Amino acid sequence: MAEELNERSQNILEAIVEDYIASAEPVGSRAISRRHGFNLSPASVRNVMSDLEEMGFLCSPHTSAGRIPTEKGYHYYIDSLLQVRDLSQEEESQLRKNYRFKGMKMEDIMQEVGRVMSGLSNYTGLVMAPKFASTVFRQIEFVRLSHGRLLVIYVSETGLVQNKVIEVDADLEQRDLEQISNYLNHELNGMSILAVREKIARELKSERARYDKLQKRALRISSAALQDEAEELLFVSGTSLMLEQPEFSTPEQMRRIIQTFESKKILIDLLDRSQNAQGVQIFIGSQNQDCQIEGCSLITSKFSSQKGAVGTLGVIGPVRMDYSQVIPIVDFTAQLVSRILEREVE
Amino acid sequence: MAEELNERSQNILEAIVEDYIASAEPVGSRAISRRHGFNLSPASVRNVMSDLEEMGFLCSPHTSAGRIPTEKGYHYYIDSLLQVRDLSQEEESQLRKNYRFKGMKMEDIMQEVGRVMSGLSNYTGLVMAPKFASTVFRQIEFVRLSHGRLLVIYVSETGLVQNKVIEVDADLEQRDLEQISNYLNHELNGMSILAVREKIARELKSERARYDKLQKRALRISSAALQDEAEELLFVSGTSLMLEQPEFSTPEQMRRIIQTFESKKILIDLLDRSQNAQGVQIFIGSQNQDCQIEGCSLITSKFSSQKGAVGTLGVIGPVRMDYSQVIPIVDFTAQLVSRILEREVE
DNA sequence: TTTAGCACTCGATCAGCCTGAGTGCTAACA
DNA sequence: TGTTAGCACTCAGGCTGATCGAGTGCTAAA
Repeated sequence: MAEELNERSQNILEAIVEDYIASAEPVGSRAISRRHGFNLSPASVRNVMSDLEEMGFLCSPHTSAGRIPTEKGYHYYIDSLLQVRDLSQEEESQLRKNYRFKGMKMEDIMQEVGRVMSGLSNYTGLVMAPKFASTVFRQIEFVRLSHGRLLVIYVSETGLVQNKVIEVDADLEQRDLEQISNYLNHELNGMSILAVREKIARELKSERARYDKLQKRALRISSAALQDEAEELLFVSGTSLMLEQPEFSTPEQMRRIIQTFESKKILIDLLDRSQNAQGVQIFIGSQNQDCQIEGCSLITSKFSSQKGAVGTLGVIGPVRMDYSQVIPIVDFTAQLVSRILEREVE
Repeated sequence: MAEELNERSQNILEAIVEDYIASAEPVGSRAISRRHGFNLSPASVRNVMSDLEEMGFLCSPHTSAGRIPTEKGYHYYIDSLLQVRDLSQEEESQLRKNYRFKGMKMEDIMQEVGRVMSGLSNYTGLVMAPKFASTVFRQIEFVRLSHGRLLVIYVSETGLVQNKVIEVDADLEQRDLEQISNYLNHELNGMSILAVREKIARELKSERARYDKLQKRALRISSAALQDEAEELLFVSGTSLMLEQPEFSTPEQMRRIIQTFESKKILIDLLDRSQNAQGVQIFIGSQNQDCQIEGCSLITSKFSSQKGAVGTLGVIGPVRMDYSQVIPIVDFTAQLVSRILEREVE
């Protein structure tokens, strides 16, 4: 990948990638010469293109068509040629204006963030909410639903709310439940869920649990309530925009895309992968091994609060995607959401 | 619509509708004569078909194709010819087996119900949860999120849980909030949301609110908390099954379908319409005025608890839908969900 | 009243042709 | 030595016409 290109080759590669992004049509030597000039005749451009094809940056779908970038070509373009402009003041404020988070709860915010990203980029927006297990305990409340059935309301430090129904053997009055929640809220406040789980397991075995009935009950219930469900919250916005892309215009491809988006599993796996790295990540085409999303590129960034809740958001579109437009959008949005998570705690 | 058909015509119409439902191809006289016999030659069948076309039950896409049912044809078929078999014991128990509702909260149940209906029918499942305003108050709890921001947890009599964030001017401690929720839970228990709203409005104007600080605060907050958001909860399952149908196999149609399903608005309107009638309702083709879902039929039924929460569920598919299969599924599922709502209160 | 027969219609399929866009190569040019 | 004009070549896409087959409508005979 350490190949060097001279300036002319770079210019032409850049022009081809950009033209192709704009038109989705193979780009010919003539068009380059005409539209971009470089003071080169089509024939000269052809020579350069031939070299670029030789080196694997371009390929042609058939003899008499123009050239299109290979994945290697996209990589080179993104790594070496693309300058990602920051959003201008104006753009930023316009982006900000799109959001109305006042009085929204976590889920709504995630949904809205996806919608706005999708709307601005004209591709499909993805937002994966922080996983339950990555959150920090703030508060737990119980509501008795019926004999032995409890509704658990868990609120994390960042304001993520999770409801869950659990079944308990004893029938508890609301007053018992209040006692229990008071106890838990006092004991567990500010701990990470992982630490909470450890603590519960430890204390359940301890001496004290034997005679302290309240504590024992509380531990039992909270153990059930805070069990991981591995439930992933993924919000997908603008699915239909994917179907507008000419590369997914055949019925089979449309079906494949919709099926993939519907099951969510594959998308979640993809987003999971980018939780480790910092900043904006770009997955181009076959880097996403999964053949289900062949021809797609993914631009993601994780967002997080100091306290540890970590989620991922991003945009998915065809490999022929307007990277220069999408990258700053994803970047900015991730920062914005992180800030929102912070402010929630205040 | 009060037209009478003799038995032979009925038989042939029925055969055509069923063959067309099975194959999605225009049905010819030859095929009818061969597959269904009736001891009639193709020529005789042709004569009958010609009459049926004259009367508007059939039409042919072009001269040398077979016939397909018109909407009028479907109506006649459903009203007069179709006998909806009840589910057999076995089928019912198999259907029941598909559901695992233990420990699921309302939203999950709705989602699951849609999934199972879709899976059994091979069409797209729709479930619209009971509207907030149609529920009966059981319990409200508050969680302080940050300065002036409260999380409201509302639980209806049927176990519908709704979270909402509200902003209040005063900064309230958790202890104040408990006082308030105790007060509200005591005062409002068992009332319909509509009645609750009236009561709040009335009492806010009353004498007592002037000097009872707690009450005033409670009323103010609950007023904000129980405001209608007109938020419709619609669950769509098996979108991609729609794309498998040959009638929606062109890119344009696929896009239209996906866009329609994505925005949800149109579907919600459709489901809303069937909330008034009892039992299973069938909307065929252009009965759904909306041209967005041209070529679709909808089979719905509302479900409800004694206490008043009302939702709607159904299946949407092409007009050429297997009505005899789908109708009992929708019927049974609606009853099942109604029973689940009842049991929730116990 | 039913049916066999026949002419007719029309979509679908396929081969053949043409066109235009684009390439690669070569030779001439600066 | 790098650039360019010219030319032969390739190939997808669009158009055309022939053929095929499924199905109809009509008529006349059973």
